Amino acid sequence: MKKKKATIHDIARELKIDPSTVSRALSNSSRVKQKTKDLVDEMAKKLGYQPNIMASNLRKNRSNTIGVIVPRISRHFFSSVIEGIDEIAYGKGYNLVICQSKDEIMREKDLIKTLLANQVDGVLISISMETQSVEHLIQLEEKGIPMVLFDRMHDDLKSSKVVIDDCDASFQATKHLIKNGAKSIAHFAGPTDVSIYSGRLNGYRKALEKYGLKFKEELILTSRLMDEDGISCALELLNLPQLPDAIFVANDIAAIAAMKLLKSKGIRIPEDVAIVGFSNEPIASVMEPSLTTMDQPGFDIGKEATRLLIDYIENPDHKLNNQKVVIESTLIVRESSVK
Amino acid sequence: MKKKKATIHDIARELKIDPSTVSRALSNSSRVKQKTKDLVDEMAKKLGYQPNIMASNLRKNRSNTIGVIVPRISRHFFSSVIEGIDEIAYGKGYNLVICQSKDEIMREKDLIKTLLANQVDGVLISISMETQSVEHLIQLEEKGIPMVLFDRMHDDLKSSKVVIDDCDASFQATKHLIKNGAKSIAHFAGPTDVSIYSGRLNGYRKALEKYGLKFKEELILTSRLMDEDGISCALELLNLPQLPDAIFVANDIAAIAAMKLLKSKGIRIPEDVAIVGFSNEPIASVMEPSLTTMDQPGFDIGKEATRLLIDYIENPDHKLNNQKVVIESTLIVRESSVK
DNA sequence: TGATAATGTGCAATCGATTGTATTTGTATT
DNA sequence: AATACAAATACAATCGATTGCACATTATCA
Repeated sequence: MKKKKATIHDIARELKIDPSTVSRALSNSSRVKQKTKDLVDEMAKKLGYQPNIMASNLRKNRSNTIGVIVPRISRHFFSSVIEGIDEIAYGKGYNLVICQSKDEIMREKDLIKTLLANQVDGVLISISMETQSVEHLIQLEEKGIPMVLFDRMHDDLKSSKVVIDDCDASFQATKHLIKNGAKSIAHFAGPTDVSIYSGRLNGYRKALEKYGLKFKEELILTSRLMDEDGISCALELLNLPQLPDAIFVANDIAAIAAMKLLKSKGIRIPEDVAIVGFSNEPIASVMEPSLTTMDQPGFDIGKEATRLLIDYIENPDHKLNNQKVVIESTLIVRESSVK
Repeated sequence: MKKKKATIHDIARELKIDPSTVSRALSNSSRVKQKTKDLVDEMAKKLGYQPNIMASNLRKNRSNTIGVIVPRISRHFFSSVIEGIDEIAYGKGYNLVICQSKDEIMREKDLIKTLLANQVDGVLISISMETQSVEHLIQLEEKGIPMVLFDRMHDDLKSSKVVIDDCDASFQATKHLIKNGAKSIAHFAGPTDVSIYSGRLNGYRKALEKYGLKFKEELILTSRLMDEDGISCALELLNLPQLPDAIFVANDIAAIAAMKLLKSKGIRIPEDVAIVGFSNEPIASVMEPSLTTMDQPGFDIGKEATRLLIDYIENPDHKLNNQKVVIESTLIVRESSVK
């Protein structure tokens, strides 16, 4: 039933002119006279012509497509980043190929290959938690493919980066707990080989120092910060001789899981234990008590990263491929931390 | 700095053989002898060869790409659908081009055009709330482009559909409220020209009838079910001479907004007003009280829709392009509805 | 050894659009 | 009316991979 689509050759044949003229007419070249353009436009409409972008891209040796790799699409933070990306990319006429690494390094490598084969014009990526060696990304850089990293990154990579200042944000969060009377603050940390988590650990540490609290190794619990990790870390805390009076958790997911567990054990929040999370997931505001957390403005991060990338794609000579943009992030004070 | 990528011609030249042989070798054709294949593979690796999929696709007249259109990527339901889509598509070697209509009909039309120009092999779409005429989609069908609709749909379209049984689900939800003692149940409805919302209204109605409650026009409040709509609908309820003792809301977003407002006015949930939502957004479980809601298994819907689509893409002769798959959805009973 | 059948490679056209160069058509100038 | 010059269009190669068909090489058997 499928009629083959019309091509510029069909238009050309109908009008008894050359395909090249049709091509120029459609792209509104000054080398074609208005009358011909009108005829071509009319015939194009009549035949239901749709340009074949693949052919055009092949010839022009570009794809007009941006590859996006995130750990998980359904994580709220990442889906807001994607919305930000879409906002800019759509406006500039780029298509998006979106993939998820599921935090698996093998998959990430595979995706890079696919994106390469698809000739994407550039890549936006938040690297997976498992990623330690970034060989595959360095190769991308060496092939001269524009790339911008956001959120999670790696120092071996020279590409532009869009981040929030994790260290400073954590400093603020910890300071907030201290100002609200915390004397003994635990920290649920993420894998410390992931830049954002080492940054967060650092900020926590700095705040302790600055305000004269002792850093205690046993109050640092490291995990992958999933639901179940929040629970098990909270359980570990309960086993300590002395329960700390505050926790700074490196993401909301684990913070919420921990909060639920502690509540179920009869521990009051924030009275017994104050809690601050990180990311401002939508659930944070509806919890009871609502969760104090660092806002991580995904939408803005996505927009900024895309701006940088497209700028670099369109001006490859620019020396812009080596920027680090820090997006402001703010502490959202809610009930879980204020006694 | 960018070295031009290697092509099969480069490999051919190095080995002094014909590009066509290289092509066959790489695709492991039986017409090429093993020794040649080995040489080609080796040289391909040496030159860092990556196939140019655009060229291949142009020749083969397919794109190996599926276009996905959802209203909003960051809505949890849709991002889980996308995960389901990805799950299947990635396994079968398809790429995804994901776009959001933002519930705007103009944008939806525009996206369809772009997808067409990109020669997608098929389209997965949940149509926008604004969409009343589906001309643009009928055109797609007429061009013979495989399409599968999910969640939101339209009767004028003949393509396969993957849905939950909104009517039955709402019937269950309403029945649940009645069984828990509700005598007067309000319904926050979505735009009734959107199939899912008319279905939900219907199920609500049927349950009332079946269990002998009167259907009252003034208890039906129609809106777009955003945050602010939940609030304004709840306010409207408060203006009624008699507050209903239960509300069935056609989505969780509005349900939660309404719940917050009612709580702030001192109304107890579920004692004074029982509430049931729809969608099982992640926040529903962490609310206090937690929200009873219909689960809408996005992940499964995405998987099923993609299976159908790919099946149809790969066997266009099949008469499978006219199916309606109903995915089971279950009521998740939580605190907001049980007195 | 010569004829016949497999098996392995090369040639050339093709997918649809773009673009540098050549050619035709049209207009202006003297 | 002839020449010059500009405007409009045609020709042909190209992007990189695929594929039907022809050709060449090797193997097989009488």
